[in-house]
Amino acid sequence: MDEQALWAQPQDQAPAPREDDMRHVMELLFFAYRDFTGEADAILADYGMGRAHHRAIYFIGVNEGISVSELLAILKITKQSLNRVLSTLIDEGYVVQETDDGDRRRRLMQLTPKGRELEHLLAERQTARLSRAFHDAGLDAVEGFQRVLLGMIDKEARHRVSTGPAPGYS
Amino acid sequence: MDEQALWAQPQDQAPAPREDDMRHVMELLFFAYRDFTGEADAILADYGMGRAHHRAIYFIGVNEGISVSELLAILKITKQSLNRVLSTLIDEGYVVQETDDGDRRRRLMQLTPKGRELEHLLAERQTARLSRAFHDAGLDAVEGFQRVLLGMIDKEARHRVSTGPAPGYS
DNA sequence: GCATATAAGTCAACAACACTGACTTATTTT
DNA sequence: AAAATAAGTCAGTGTTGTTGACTTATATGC
Repeated sequence: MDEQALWAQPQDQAPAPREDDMRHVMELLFFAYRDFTGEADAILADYGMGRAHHRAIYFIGVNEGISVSELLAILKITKQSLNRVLSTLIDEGYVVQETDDGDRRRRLMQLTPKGRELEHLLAERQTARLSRAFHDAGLDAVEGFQRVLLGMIDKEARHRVSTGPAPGYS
Repeated sequence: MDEQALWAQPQDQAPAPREDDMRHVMELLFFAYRDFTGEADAILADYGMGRAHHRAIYFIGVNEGISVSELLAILKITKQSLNRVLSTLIDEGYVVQETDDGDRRRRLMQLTPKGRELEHLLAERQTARLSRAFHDAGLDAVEGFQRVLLGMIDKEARHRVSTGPAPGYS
């Protein structure tokens, strides 16, 4: 981690992030995130769904058997907002709920094959975009990319990120 | 740029990005972007504004004298959506319009001192979050972060990013 | 100069997605 | 038996996006 040392070194022309650099990064973030989500949004529109449906599908897919309140905690939205989305996903057969045997108040959720199919379709496009960006930027850049993203997340929320930072890359 | 060579090298256990790694990155993106915007959103709520107002203020601030249609091209939203936001910004004295002398159809926009003040307040918080993340991740990570973000942006839209990738860092 | 194109603004209607607050129904815990 | 929790529901609201049509002013091409 000698990058930290470099950063902290109070030397001549120290690389303290200047205001304009920060603005530049904010723009990159805005455009990158918009284009990243835009592709999936376009597909979802064909299904009469939106980004909220995607998020629900995604997090149910990564956390098989997740309960409603756990999903609420991840998404940080209200019960009402989630319910609207969840109802249509269940009605149209993308998600199934099953009463938890241990605690019969809880409804554990899973993707149906149909749901998994849609999740894959969406992930495919976004993965393609990421792969391209990773390839162009280089392996080192990808590691840095993930480190910065993690640092941007509220400390209390970092544990919510599923797997660790790709230990299998080497 | 030998990272590219590394990435492309078809060696044993080639670091081709696996599906789970990609999902991990998508989660990082989701949480990072949400927390990044959340801070500004909270401030904006006190002013009775939303993220759309912030974006308008931001891009008018970075592009002094921008015209309405140029702003529309950057934001990629409809005239109607922008106008709602723009009207309140003008009515409440955050933005001023001035007829272009060269082409009197165009309205060139600027932030008022009040607008610049709000822009700074918002940028301050987000800059603080980024600085923290940059510090924790290290200088090299920051460079990679920016390279990946740029690669994620639609090719046709990359020229819209204001300044180049921080040439003054060294 | 007149037709056409462009820049900006406006109206009406609509949809997605978030919010609040209150309230019900099961079920579990104390 | 009382209190807490998990889930679901209802009614109302606000922001931000959409479409399509239309007006006004100005510029440009022929």
